[in-house]
Amino acid sequence: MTTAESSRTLAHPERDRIRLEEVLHALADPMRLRVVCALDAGDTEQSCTELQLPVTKSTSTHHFRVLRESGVIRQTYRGTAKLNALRREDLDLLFPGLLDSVLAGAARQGDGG
Amino acid sequence: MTTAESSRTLAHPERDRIRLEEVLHALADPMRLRVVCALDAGDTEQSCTELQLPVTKSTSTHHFRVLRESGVIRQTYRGTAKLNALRREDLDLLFPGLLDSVLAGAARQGDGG
DNA sequence: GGCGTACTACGAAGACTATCGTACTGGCAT
DNA sequence: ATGCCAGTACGATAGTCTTCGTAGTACGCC
Repeated sequence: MTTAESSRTLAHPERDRIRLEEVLHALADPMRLRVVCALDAGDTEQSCTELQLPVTKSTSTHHFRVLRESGVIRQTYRGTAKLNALRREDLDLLFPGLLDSVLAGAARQGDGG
Repeated sequence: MTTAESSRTLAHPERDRIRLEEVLHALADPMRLRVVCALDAGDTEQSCTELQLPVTKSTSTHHFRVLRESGVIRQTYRGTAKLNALRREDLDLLFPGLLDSVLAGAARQGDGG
């Protein structure tokens, strides 16, 4: 059966309010960079547990929150799960080439996961 | 008279040892982002005082050190002054497009100084 | 040599960060 | 209803970061 989207909503910054410094800070953490790479590599939205971070659940929650509040990812509830997606369109519009160069650099370094 | 380069040397990371996370972290600070923008805008190498940061000298030293140790800038002594230059060639080779997108994003936001 | 300038070193205060554990909530399935 | 699963909230802790002030070093100039 198709699980409907929950009524719970999460605060996301508008595109205009996404700040470069916050995006860079969000991407500067190895754990979060890993998440971003995984989200880019996967073809569909991925839940938090699906990403298999080597930290506890609460730490995981913290990192996803930082990514969401900085405008890097968009999170939506579906049932008990929370799906994560890169805000690629917004980021590409605001900072053309940034995400691609970061992803390429991470892959080059072997941060892909 | 032409002031010769000092014998004092400063530790810079080799190109291969420049880490993406450290570069992103270095660029994520507003003060350092401002320095990077100013270095990009100026046509010649600029000394620390020339950049007129709104912080004390010791804080300024700290930020320049972070930028140097992360591989973002190259510093050379000349007399009592220390000249700063972007390591554009190294960065462009390692992370193509990263510096340009960050500089463009900063200019867009008005972080130029 | 003596002075001024440019930057550094060191220590300290305050804020922030990453991480964890425990207790909790919301939703699905039985 | 009961239980389970995914994620949250809160508090604690240990580490890092930004900032400052003061004292010190290196260099050029008089």
